[in-house]
Amino acid sequence: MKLKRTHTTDLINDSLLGQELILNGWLNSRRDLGGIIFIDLRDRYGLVQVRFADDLPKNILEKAHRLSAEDVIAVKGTVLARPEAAVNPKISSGKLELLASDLEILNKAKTPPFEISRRETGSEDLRLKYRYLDLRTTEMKRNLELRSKAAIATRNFLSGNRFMEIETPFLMKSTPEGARDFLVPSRINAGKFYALPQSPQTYKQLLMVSGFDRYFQLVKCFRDEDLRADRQLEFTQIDIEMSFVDEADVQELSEGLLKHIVKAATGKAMEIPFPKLTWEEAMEKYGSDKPDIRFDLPIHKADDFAKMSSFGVFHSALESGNVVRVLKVSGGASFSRKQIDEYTSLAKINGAKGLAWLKLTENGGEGGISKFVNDEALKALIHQTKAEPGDCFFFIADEWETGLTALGMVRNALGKALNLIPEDALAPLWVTEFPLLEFDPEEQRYVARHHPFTSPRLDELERLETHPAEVKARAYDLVLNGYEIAGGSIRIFQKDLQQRMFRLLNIGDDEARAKFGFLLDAFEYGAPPHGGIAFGFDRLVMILAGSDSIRELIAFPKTTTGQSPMDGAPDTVSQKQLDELKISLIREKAAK
RNA sequence: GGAGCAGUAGUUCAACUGGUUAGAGCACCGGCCUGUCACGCCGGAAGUUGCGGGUUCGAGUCCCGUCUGCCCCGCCA
Repeated sequence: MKLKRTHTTDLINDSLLGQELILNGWLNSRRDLGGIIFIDLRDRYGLVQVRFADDLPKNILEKAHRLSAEDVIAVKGTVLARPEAAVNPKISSGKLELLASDLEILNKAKTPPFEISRRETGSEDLRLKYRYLDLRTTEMKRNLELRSKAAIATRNFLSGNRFMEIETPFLMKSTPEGARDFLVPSRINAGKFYALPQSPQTYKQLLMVSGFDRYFQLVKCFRDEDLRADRQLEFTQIDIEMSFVDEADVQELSEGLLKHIVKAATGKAMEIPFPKLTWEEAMEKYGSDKPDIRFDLPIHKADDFAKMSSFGVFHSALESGNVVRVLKVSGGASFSRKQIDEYTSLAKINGAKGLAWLKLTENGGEGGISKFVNDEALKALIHQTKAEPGDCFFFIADEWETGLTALGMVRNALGKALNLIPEDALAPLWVTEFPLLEFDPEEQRYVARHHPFTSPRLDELERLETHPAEVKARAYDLVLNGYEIAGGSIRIFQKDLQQRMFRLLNIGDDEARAKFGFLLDAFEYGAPPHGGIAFGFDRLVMILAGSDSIRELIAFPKTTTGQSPMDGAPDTVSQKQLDELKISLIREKAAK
């Protein structure tokens, strides 16, 4: 190329007036008026309008006429002020333009399948197939820039707080518990497999044993589970571990980190410390272990009300030890039957047996279960929830966690539908005192709610075997706008306690030794007390970008079936590759 | 594993209750145009209605299967 760039578009400003310079970039758009041609040249940094006047040499004008979208070009020209009437306030260089003196077409482009300057002209499906074009859009550039800023802010903050960034292996041993592993066959050790890490959990604990008392890593994690708008097969964590700390230390550090990232990436200020709720409080008040506290709309206890009513469902629920809870929806009396049905079905999808309702009018209760509710009961409910005519009530009568979870989902849907969520708000909170264990009815055993290395609360240690379901963990989640963006815990660092934990999880001593022997051994050589946290980095930047899909913050994401429409992954491999790995495929057809 | 929605021109969408030659915007191609910036005006080309099967005189439309995309439940220590 003979016209090598001297400037990027963001540098074009008044100080360059009259100066001749060269820009390289893509043809964003062309407006050919016949005797005069305008083009917008785009590079990573922005747009600049270039004008081709009719006194240019013929060969240059012909080239300019021939330009089409996304051609890669080099333009030499002089920076001029635009006439007053021709100023474009929509772009930052809108008061200026480049009067072209030379043009080089570095590479012609085919017509793109969608317009780069108007991203909505392509569906997500199409944009993923041509992701390298999608990444040219302002939206994706902005998202990846925000992500980059957040990553750099993370490193700056943690490095400034004496954390060391240490890499851990991607090829590791498959371990039980948790998500399904991605397996990688070992050629050199035929028949054996590595697993990709679900997180560097054990490695970072071993680094604590090694004495690296403040470790972090921006690290890819892999989980072979079904995808969602906020979940990918591979995702990035800010993984942090610290020695000689308790919960407060990790939380304080995390608050500082989040505040720093938010400031660097968005310019917004965050107030610290963040509010805290115990898991039980969060469930009771918001029906979620990751409540969205950007809006009010609390859940109320309605057991007493249920007793006063004559609604059979409520009474039988209470008799079998279940609970009755209610949401008061301001203005909800205007809901149509169809709308109410939709909330009912939402509650059912999320496990509730149903959703009882009742509208409050000037004349008292109406519709739904109103005929089972006497004046006295209604009055008490109105008093308790500060309800007014025009409101409506949604009730669940169910097992505590199931019912509250379902009502929490209804609450979230209402928050959205009623526009209760302030835009641009950032509402963080800590959720603490999670139960250590959770009974898995499928496997008929307890599983760790967080992970098996999480320390139980020390004042409950003696109840570990006798009342395992009631013991709380030294775990904490950081929630932002209804998303879990980080989770961590103070870890077990003593061999005995770790072995007790494995036994509780029905992992036999032999299995524990086979799977986690290296960790148990390490604990015998002077393991310091330690704890940490891991941030879901993609999810965090998704929230900061105001997006509701994690794919918007990942350069090359997978679709919900785990495929990459661009490169066609996953794909079959050659027989030769399989032979080398000593792998033979089972034919699926016979199954059906 | 389950539920819902969608798949029609390069693209974004339309096409009534099954009925004429499947339409429109944008993009594209050709022409005109000296201050446009979603430039404008005139003209043109453009279709395996995701794929396979079925019902019917007749299927984009109905039925069955299948694939893909999105959203959700399960799952995600």
